[in-house]
Amino acid sequence: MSKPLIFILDDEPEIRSLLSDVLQEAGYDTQSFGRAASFEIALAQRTPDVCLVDLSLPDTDGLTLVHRLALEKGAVVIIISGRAQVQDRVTGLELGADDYIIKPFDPAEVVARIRARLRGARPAIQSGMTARFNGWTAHFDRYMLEDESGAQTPFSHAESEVLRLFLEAPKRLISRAQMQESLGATASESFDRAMDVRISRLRTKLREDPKNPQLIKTIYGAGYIFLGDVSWG
Amino acid sequence: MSKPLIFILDDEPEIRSLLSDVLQEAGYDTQSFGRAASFEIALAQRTPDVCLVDLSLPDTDGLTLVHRLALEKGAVVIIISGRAQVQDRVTGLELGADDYIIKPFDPAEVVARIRARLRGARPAIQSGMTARFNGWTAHFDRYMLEDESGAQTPFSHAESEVLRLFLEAPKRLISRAQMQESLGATASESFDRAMDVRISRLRTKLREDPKNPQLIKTIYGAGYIFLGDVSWG
DNA sequence: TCTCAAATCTAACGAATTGTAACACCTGCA
DNA sequence: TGCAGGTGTTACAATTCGTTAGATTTGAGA
Repeated sequence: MSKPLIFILDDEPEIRSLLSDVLQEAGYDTQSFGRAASFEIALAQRTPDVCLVDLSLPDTDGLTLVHRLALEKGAVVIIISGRAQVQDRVTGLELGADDYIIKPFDPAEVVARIRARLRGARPAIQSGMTARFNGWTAHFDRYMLEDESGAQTPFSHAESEVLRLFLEAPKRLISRAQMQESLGATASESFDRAMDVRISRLRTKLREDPKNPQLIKTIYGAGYIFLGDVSWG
Repeated sequence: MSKPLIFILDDEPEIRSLLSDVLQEAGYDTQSFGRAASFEIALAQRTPDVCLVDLSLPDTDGLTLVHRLALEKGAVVIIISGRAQVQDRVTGLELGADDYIIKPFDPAEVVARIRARLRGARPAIQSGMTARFNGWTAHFDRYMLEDESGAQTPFSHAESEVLRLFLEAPKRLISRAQMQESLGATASESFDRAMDVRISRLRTKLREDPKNPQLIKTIYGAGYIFLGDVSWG
């Protein structure tokens, strides 16, 4: 469970294997399905980080599937479809898809779009290199964490990457896959552990109670949520 | 909260006014710029939620601009470009753009894609989401259950799912099927048992008398009913 | 009422996930 | 060269949560 997992649902075998090859090349784990039935069975067991879905399926209405996926699972959903009409794209996106790619597609673009999605659309943050949250002030330009009392603690670059990710998306679930993507992960097999360690070190500097962290919450099997009230500037 | 703010940067006046009209129609505030210089000045003052950027600008290298925007501001960046080569799209996305739309574009699709991007920014946890019932206070933002006396008991994510389900539908029968549906719908054969266990653990934390539960009632053969007097806030 | 099968409860186990201390390997610098 | 701090890796501890299995409860029918 270290690389982001991508489910591919398409009835054309050539497309499946093409996508599968390209994505594995790009450092993702993939699992392919030819029909919605088997796709859903697999979904019940694991939640992928991204779903690539073809709409023209023999055994289900693709749009309904996309809607459910986006709503219930929270996975990133990308539609890959031969239907090129603007109306198709609009309804697909309205129903919850995060992107819509038209066949024939270029594999490189698919990879690029997946990366962009995993990186995550960040909410707009104020310009400036400092953020305030729950009594702390993080100075990213100086790599300094400031106490309510003004006491300073330095933090390293690796720690700043994690902290920035949290502060840019407070109160949102951040999956490990997203972190890996955002932190320029080298897709190393054991990067999961490295991330744990980064977070652990960050927690120490934020003086979190190990038994009961207030700011960085772990969601078992899903990721982390940063619970601070953040303001940039 | 006011309307999301969108900055439009394009050197063609017709495109600017077209986008501007459509987006205002769709409920956004917009601000248009014909050249990068004025765009950057405005950026220094306000941070938009979304930037629509044309890459073929007279006075700046668009890609550099996008890179800076994405990196420093964290705004959602959507490139609108006449350059249709796959390579252009890939590098644009790699540099931090969140989407890449090719000219000529359909206004409806632009709106749909903006919506899709902004949708992802919703918080997973509302700040201060708490519910009171029968002397207890459930803090879903902190995963904490609070006693009348103020004593705190943490609860896990899995437990929070069940508890939230109950608190959102108090005094109503909740069938096991409904639960399964709401709790990730892993139609696993033995998921029934897993749910029992979750409820059992929840009961323990709520200090229910096993012989005579006051809050979570089992309806043999039908489901459960939560009997608390719930008030959210 | 009594009996029994189905439904439910829960203690205990174990697989998967996460936390973190300790170590190793860098890099930059005096 | 030696030192200091940063960072990934390893190894092991702790936690979460589904599963199992046996006990207990329920309600329909005898």
